[in-house]
Amino acid sequence: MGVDCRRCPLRKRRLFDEMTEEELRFMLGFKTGELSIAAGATVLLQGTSSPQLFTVLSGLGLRYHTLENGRRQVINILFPGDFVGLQASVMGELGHSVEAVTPMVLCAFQRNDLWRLFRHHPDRAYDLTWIAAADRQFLGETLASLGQRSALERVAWALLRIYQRLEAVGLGDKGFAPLPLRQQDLADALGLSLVHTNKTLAKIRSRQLARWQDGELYISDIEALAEIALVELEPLPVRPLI
Amino acid sequence: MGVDCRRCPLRKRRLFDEMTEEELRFMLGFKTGELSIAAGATVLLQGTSSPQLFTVLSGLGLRYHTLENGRRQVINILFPGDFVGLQASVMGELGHSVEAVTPMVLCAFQRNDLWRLFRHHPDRAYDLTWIAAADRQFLGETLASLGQRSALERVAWALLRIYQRLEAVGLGDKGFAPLPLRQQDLADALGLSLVHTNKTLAKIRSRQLARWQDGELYISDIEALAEIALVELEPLPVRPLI
DNA sequence: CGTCTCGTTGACATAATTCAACATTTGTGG
DNA sequence: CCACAAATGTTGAATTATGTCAACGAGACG
Repeated sequence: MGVDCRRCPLRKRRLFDEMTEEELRFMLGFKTGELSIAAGATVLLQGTSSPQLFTVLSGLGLRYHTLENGRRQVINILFPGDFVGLQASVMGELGHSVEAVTPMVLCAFQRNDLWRLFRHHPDRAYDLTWIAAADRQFLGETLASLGQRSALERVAWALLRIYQRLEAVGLGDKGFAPLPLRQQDLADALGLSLVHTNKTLAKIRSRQLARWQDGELYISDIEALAEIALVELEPLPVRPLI
Repeated sequence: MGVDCRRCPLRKRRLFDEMTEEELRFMLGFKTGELSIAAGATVLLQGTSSPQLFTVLSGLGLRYHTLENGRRQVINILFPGDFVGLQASVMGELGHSVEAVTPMVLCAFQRNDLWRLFRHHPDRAYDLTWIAAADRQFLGETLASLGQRSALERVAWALLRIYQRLEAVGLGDKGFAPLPLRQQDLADALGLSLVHTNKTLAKIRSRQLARWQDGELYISDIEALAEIALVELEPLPVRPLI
């Protein structure tokens, strides 16, 4: 049934906490399957409930909220190590959809086992809460981007954060990282029109700060980018992996 | 030391789950104090850590994120029943500040006891996670507001959600609810300028949908408001209270 | 009475959207 | 193998939503 947790390639990444032997044993039992899904396919659908929880093992996804008039807001990009579906499990109904942008592999867990986790593995439950809190923190920053940053600042911010995250899971190095999204996806994440996103990317390219072409992102001047983005340049906090 | 959990006025509100006797007993021990704070005072400061967790007992607050250039984004309004400070406790550093808009009373808990909660009260830990997930869900919707809704849609959405929440905790009735914020606060929450927020409020007022004057909000046509806001009009989900 | 803070309104500036056209690539069916 | 359609990225021009500046009124308060 796919990757054994003991051999999980993610665990070694510096983004993640070490796992104790005991935790590892528990995860082995907690993981009940693996979901491989094609690019473009929907993993979870807004308004539905799901009996499954997932951790992204590989590939990129999008979490987005759809309005009644059809417009969509990308809430965040899902990277390897991200945990998905807690809302549906805990609250019953999902407030967003999740879609694969590249082929994805996700570790699957049973919603019913979640209670077992809370009951018998308080440390893992705590980690789950940690993740939820971290997520919320990031959403707060994203909110500040949409509400207070100009288009240039927003795009700079997004490229920076995306690179940081890719790099932290071992997908990026020396400023290079694969980023197989469409400009439309980024536009929907930043609340900008496609055209304006494109022009803003062109501006960042012409200033030699970063470029993003043919699915590859290259950051050439990360300090300047961080300055435009109005963020401190510091390593991402280490987080638990579930 | 202030209100006894057994007599907590919030518990009876329809927004919240029932509590078992056993949960109640635990909460009595979990609550270690009460914080009364003046309007305008800061409860938690971005970038710091805090040994305390809080549940808002009464009053209104703002949670906001400050950018390096001083602009601020209000992340959400804190209503009675909201839980504050999980991030600081769980992650170490806080990504936002919390400020009282009116005089507030908050029930205080010890960060150290949080672990005890996870260890011995998995049901309460689960509730905590429920709250974090619900919060995230709401932030996703807020993100969609800032990213995809026009100024008119945003203001309509905000007034609607604010009223719903006030009403659900017993502060609003028949379309009326107290809302002692400044227009600037709403503007900062919606990512709009003060002037434009004001003009948009005037438009909503002239269309007889809602008005907000002298700290009182009155919704006169909630269906029309919901239509503009692009949301389904449905009751807020019942949530656990901590 | 003067000085704040807050809400209100008009005039003007500008950032971002919309519309439109075109280039490139990719896949597809004839 | 070619012709063609469907995505995606790119660019210019016109339009519009929103922001900025400025002034004023009303109330709170020392």
